[in-house]
Amino acid sequence: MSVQERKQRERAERERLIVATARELAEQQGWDAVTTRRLAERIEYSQPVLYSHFRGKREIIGAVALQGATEMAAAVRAATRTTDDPRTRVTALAHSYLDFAARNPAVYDALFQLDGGLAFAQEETPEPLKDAFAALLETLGEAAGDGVDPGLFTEVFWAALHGQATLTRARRLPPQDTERRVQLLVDRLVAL
Amino acid sequence: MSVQERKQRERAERERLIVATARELAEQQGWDAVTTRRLAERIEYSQPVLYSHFRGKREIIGAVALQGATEMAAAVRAATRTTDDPRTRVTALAHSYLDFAARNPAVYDALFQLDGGLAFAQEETPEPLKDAFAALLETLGEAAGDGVDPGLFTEVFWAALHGQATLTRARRLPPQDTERRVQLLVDRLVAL
DNA sequence: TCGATTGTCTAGCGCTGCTAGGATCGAATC
DNA sequence: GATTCGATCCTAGCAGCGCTAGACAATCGA
Repeated sequence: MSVQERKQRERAERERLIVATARELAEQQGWDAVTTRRLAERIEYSQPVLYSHFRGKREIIGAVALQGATEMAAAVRAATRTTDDPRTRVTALAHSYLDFAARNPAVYDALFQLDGGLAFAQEETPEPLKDAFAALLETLGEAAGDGVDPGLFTEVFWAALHGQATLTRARRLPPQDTERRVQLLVDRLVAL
Repeated sequence: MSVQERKQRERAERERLIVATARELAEQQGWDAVTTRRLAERIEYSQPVLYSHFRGKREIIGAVALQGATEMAAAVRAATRTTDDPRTRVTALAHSYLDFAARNPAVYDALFQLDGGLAFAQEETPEPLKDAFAALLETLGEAAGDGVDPGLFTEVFWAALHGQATLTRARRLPPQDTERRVQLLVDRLVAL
């Protein structure tokens, strides 16, 4: 049995290597540079090996997205744990979210821009994605105000952050006013 | 002279045809389906002809984006012209914006997701893009409230709409609650 | 009518994601 | 210890991509 186990371990290890390498390459040179050939070369295996782990490039993107969702949830929770005041917590959440998006653009794209073949906002949505939304909900739900569905409020706030994150990175918004934009957003959206 | 003029006319006409065909194809089957080969076939010219009008695919996307910006500005202005009440105007703007994004997904992508080689939020930004932002500013500026920079407020509101538009279309947000989300956004963001 | 210019096409380059089929290697069996 | 057999991996190749060089034909000015 131990031989099979070793093989399984090695296989799992190689899969981690593929995902980590894809992510690294994407962060360094963008997702366009993540071709199956380059990826195969970097992990020092031939191209078809990738297809024994993933159905295709799309699934590799999806794997990076799941990894990113877990990290983002952790980042948001860590940032909001430092205080009890709802407004301060929301501000911290907003900053940590935009910070994550800015620091991990490729991962952020895998999560919310690219097609990773993942289901969102559904029953069959993978756990890490659900949990990332839950992390937002934990803090934003408190700020919804009376008579407003916490889930709906979270969606609105999240979308507002997402818009700022993507438009800033796509150079559609000037980057220097981020702080003021976040402040305005929090001031207005958080229930008094 | 009239021969040259005719040729110029025909050339301009063909350029319009290229842009219109690219847009049509993108709306029908997505931008991935807009390949230079397919596009050339549809306009009944060979592939290199495209490159005598545009530097490459990117510039074609940019041309579609500019066309879209003009239309979007017109749509927003038309929607906000019907009333004088600031809050009602903002609601109308939000709906017309999201409606445009939903009805012209490929054009919206060309504008705000894809790389069309256009400059944004800069001096050399093409006029249609500046004017589209101006159209938003005309209505949203009124709702900024005292002491808040109208431009900044417009950016925040626009980003919030953009987030909802893209996340909804990327199936990250459930589509059915759009109306409630818009209402919540307007209620909170518009200065009292 | 002739040479130059302009316009268009065919053919091809290097790249992409993906896969079929053969070689190799290691584990299990005799 | 030799042999079979299955898993594993690679080479080679497909169709399609954006883009371009060079040949060719049509049109223009002299």
